[in-house]
Amino acid sequence: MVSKKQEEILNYINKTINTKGYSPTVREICEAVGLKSTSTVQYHLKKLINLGYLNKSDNISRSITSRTVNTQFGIPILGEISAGQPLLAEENYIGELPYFGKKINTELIALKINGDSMIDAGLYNDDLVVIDKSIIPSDGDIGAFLIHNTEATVKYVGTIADKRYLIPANKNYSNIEVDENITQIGKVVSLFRDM
Amino acid sequence: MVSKKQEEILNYINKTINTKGYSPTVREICEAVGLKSTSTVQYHLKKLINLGYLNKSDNISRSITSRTVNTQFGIPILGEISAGQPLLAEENYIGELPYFGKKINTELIALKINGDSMIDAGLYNDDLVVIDKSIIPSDGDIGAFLIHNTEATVKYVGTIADKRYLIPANKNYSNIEVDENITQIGKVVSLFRDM
DNA sequence: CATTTATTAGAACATTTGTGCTAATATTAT
DNA sequence: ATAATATTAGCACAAATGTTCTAATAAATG
Repeated sequence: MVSKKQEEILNYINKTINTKGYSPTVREICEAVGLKSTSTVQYHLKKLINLGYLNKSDNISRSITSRTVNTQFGIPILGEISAGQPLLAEENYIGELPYFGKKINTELIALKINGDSMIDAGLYNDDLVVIDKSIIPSDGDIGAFLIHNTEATVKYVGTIADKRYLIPANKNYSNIEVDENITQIGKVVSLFRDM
Repeated sequence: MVSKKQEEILNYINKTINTKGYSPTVREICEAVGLKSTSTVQYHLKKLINLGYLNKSDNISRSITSRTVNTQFGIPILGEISAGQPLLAEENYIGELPYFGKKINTELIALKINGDSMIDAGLYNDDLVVIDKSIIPSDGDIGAFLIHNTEATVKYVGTIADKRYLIPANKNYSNIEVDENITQIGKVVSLFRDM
């Protein structure tokens, strides 16, 4: 799908944005990847944009932005989940976690840990956990779940006697059997704590 | 030091970089902040650059980068501290933590937690803690210290009977009295964990 | 082999954009 | 008030830059 030349162009754009802080011009790309015509670069740029790797504003210099380089973006932080609302509805949204990484192929949301049910796993009250919705948590992973479509919770996932459970990391809490009231959100991939 | 107009310009630049992903042109700034001459903007830009708020490449369009907007930069991750070497020497450097925030007035380094001496504070083995060298940890804070100039450690700071101690968050470890062998690095300001 | 499709080049054009210079007008300090 | 400093405007120029059109060449396909 992406030709050798296009990959080269992509890499050069990413490198430039990373090191200089702004995107290269068509002519700079031209020279960097060994092409002799700006229109050839335009040709490749158009392709890369269509494939979703790049963005660009018309007639605006150095306006290429990359979705494959580590870039800043905000992960929506969800607070109280409102019943019936889709997860990312306004009602649930309490802020944005400034994040830094690749954008393509990830569906990230953040939840603020509420309570101490996972304290023995080092997840503290008010910690922010980042959840990748595109990863299904396996046994032993920490996953995020929606209970009765109204309450989000973060727990270990495990199988006991052929049944799946949400397992807290705190002896004061009990395992929760996974049934039709529990919807899976995704896997907890990282943790952020401000002190 | 920074005039009203300059602050307005700074904010507009930051906003533009954040929302569009690239910096505005002199003329765009001109219009946005209600000035009628591009040279006036140049005048203010020069000041903001001299004050360290902005960077810019000569004769290159949209090349303004901001040091006051949340931007990407790498925090050096220090591993084993080599005796005698300055903290940030090559020898100690094991990588970079991609970070996202304001650059001005911060001196950040990252340490990888080694061991479980702070486990009851939720700092786990292999967690990365970010340390702000410009903040002196107070009692109750978690600070980073250098012991005998060769080993970095992260502990609570506390005063017991008028003496200062480094206090682990794990009953299997003992307090360490602060003496001339212990150098202060800074305050632990945030924590990252990848799962 | 004939026919698409992908890639490249060249050149010309219209804007966009940074810069420099001069002068006018506020604002502040002496 | 007078002088120094800060801020603004206007204009013109040169360079940087995105775009478009046509045509040539290479690669892939049936």
